Amino acid sequence: MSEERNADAIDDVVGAWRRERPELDLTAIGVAGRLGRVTMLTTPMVEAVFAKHGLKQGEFDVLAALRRSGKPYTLIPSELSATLMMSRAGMTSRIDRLESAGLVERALDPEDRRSFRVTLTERGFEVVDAAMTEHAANVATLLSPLGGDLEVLDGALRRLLGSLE
Amino acid sequence: MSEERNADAIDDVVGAWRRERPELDLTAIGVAGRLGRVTMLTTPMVEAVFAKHGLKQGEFDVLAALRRSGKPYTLIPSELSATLMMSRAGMTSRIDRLESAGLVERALDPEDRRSFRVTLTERGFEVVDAAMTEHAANVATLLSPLGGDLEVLDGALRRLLGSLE
DNA sequence: CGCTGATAGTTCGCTGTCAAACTATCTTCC
DNA sequence: GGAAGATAGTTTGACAGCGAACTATCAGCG
Repeated sequence: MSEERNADAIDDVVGAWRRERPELDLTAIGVAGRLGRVTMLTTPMVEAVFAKHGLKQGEFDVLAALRRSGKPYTLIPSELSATLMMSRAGMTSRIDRLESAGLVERALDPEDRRSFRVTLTERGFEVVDAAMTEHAANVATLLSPLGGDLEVLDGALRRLLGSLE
Repeated sequence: MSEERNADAIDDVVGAWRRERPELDLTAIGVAGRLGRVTMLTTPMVEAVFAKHGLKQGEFDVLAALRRSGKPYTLIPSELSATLMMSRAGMTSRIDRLESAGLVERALDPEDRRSFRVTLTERGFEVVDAAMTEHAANVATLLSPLGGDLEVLDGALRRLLGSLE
């Protein structure tokens, strides 16, 4: 009776592979599949919260990086593209969009004329703070079914991350 | 001395938020951040294996779905787009690419003239089997630092997935 | 039968991202 | 101090994916 173990979509995939390729070790494939599927299923729910504040995930990421960097909420584009792990070309267009939305400002960098200082506007500050408040609550709700497993999951991911970076 | 707990990139992010927004509960944010970061870091390593076989991730996904469906390795496009959770428009172009690469074939569906039967060619079969063999080994290596935590991680993800789907 | 609505697939227009090429500026080192 | 290479940002061209609109076909119900 206890120890219910309901089959999920990944069990089907792994089961099919086991039938077709019984010689393969599929343990890790199953874990990776669940990891990817969790990401795929949660992504639209997370994005829905950002959308309520007029933001896309990528735009929130930029505002959030500026916000948590603390006063004066300023970073240069290449710092942003490095911390968000994306190309500088992509960052150019993200900043363009955020600037025309009035959420960040570009100012000349007095110490390096190749560069700019990207700063949150007052409205950008308010938007990202409101979005972050709701985002944190939303993610907590999404992960709440884990209960005490939350720390277990975090510990395992931490170890995995340590081996990757 | 034991219980080393090295700070990772997510600790920096969460720490910065804690400094700026101490009233927020960031536990879940940290877990979600690690989850996303693991995905982001492993993606290029996984794709590198597919690239060795001339495939992109999305193309492998299609071939793999056909392969594990068993003989005669045939599915229709809307089954494929449903199981891979993507739009039918995107599936059209994926199949186009795979067809001109000679890895799948489109055939008329005798029972439904709106549809097609997408089937692995012999070469598609060989390519996806070789890619899958290497992919499984690669993922096992990527996750090997987890050791016994692999089952722990899988259990937590399984519970989370159960609450999402 | 023959509408009506649902379904299968494609095409079209748009968006976000990347890599590569380019300009401008800085840094290093002779 | 000046050439050579590194770095910051943008522009350009390409590409994969999406949603919406469209065509063709099926299914169900009168």
